[in-house]
Amino acid sequence: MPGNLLRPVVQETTPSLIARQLRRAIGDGELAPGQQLNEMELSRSLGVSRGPLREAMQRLTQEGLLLSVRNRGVFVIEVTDDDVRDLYLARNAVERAAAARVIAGDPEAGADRLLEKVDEMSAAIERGDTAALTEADVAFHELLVELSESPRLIRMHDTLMVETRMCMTALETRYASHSFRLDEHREITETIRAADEARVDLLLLDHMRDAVMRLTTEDA
Amino acid sequence: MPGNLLRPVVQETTPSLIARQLRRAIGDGELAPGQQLNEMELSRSLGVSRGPLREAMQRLTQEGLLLSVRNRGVFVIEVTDDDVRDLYLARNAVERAAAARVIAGDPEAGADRLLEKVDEMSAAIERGDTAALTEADVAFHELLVELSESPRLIRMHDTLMVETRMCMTALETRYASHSFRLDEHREITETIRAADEARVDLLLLDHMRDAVMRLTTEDA
DNA sequence: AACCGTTTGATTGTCGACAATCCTACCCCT
DNA sequence: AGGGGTAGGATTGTCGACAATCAAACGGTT
Repeated sequence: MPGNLLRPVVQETTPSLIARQLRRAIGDGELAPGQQLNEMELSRSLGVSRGPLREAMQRLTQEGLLLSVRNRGVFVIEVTDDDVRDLYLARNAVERAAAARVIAGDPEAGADRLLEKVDEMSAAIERGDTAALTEADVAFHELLVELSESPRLIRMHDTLMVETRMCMTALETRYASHSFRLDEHREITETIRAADEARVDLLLLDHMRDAVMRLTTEDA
Repeated sequence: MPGNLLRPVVQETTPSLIARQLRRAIGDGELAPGQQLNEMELSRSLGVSRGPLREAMQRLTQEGLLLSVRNRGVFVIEVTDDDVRDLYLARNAVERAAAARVIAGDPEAGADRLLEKVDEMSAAIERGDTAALTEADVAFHELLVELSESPRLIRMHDTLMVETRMCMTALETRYASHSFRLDEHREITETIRAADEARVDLLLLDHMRDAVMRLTTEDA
């Protein structure tokens, strides 16, 4: 037997692939909030039948990304200010728990990897590449949760991040000026390295509060 | 206009209804862990075609309750000890955040309503009705998260609770002796009333740790 | 007897078509 | 002109059938 390095063949199902495509399209704003998803049209452009497409859409409906209205179709959700606040409340719950896990595990190794993402952000800022900056920002938080090695936290967080990305894309102009957030990310990373859980909680809360302020018109 | 009490007519989609049925069946153990879901057979007994059923199953797959293997079918997940630990880790993340929201809102009113559930548990114990006790236990935690009024926390928690219920059902014998948990619930409630967030965090963590100990064979 | 290749049965994956429903635009009536 | 009703078009909801794939049983060979 040639080593156990070869992973089991996990043939992904078609609805899974379609769902991922749709998630990306929603996150990138190709499918605008409120827009209806025409099944026939979408299925043609994806090269599949309506069956698998509908199954994929059901997944996104379950995630809360699509809104299904009987006999009318499915629509991309529109995020209100309340939604943004709730979104970041949920993200905070997940990321806080993830950070605690990292601290309980190997905070040094975790901090090193997080620092890579911070460097990416820094490089993006120097290039003036706001798209790359947003990507690195998202990547930082995704990595933080991945480091927790908790399947459920990761799954919940993935869902929330698609919504986050959607908001960032929709309000890119207002969100562009977040160069100073670099310091926040770096401080979070170093506080994780120092295994100071209580302080990480505070920093994450502030971090999220800032984002909400930037993404909402009125503040509550 | 005869008052705005009449809620908008929200006709639920068929896959939604089927998904709920399946969730209940999984939570109650009617569909055993590891069991394959035969599409033709299930669709017949549900009185629908395979299409809507497949759409419903995709939802549960997204929730992590079903495991889909291409060209082989979908199976009810089997929860390992690691899964139980991860499940309660995720639940703790959500319920902790929910408790914080309740404290930030109206802790008095919240505690009153939670106390009702504690009383239900107490009554169930006196009757020796373990099934009702489990139900009240679950209802307590569901109410706690509902009181947060956070759609996303509620949605994530619902998913986690189906898994929890599944575990409780599968290991009912081992889980039956949780009469002493009554005090834990009551203490959590009163600490919420006192708005002592830090202490609620600790109590919830202990509460979850106890449950994990009871639901797993080996401890890590 | 053990092993490999083949066949068979069953199940899933996909598709196209029909029925039900809804929105829009038009027409008629007041 | 405004309002209500109706016909038309389009989209979704549902179903049945065919193709693709897999697991297990069978048979042949060494």
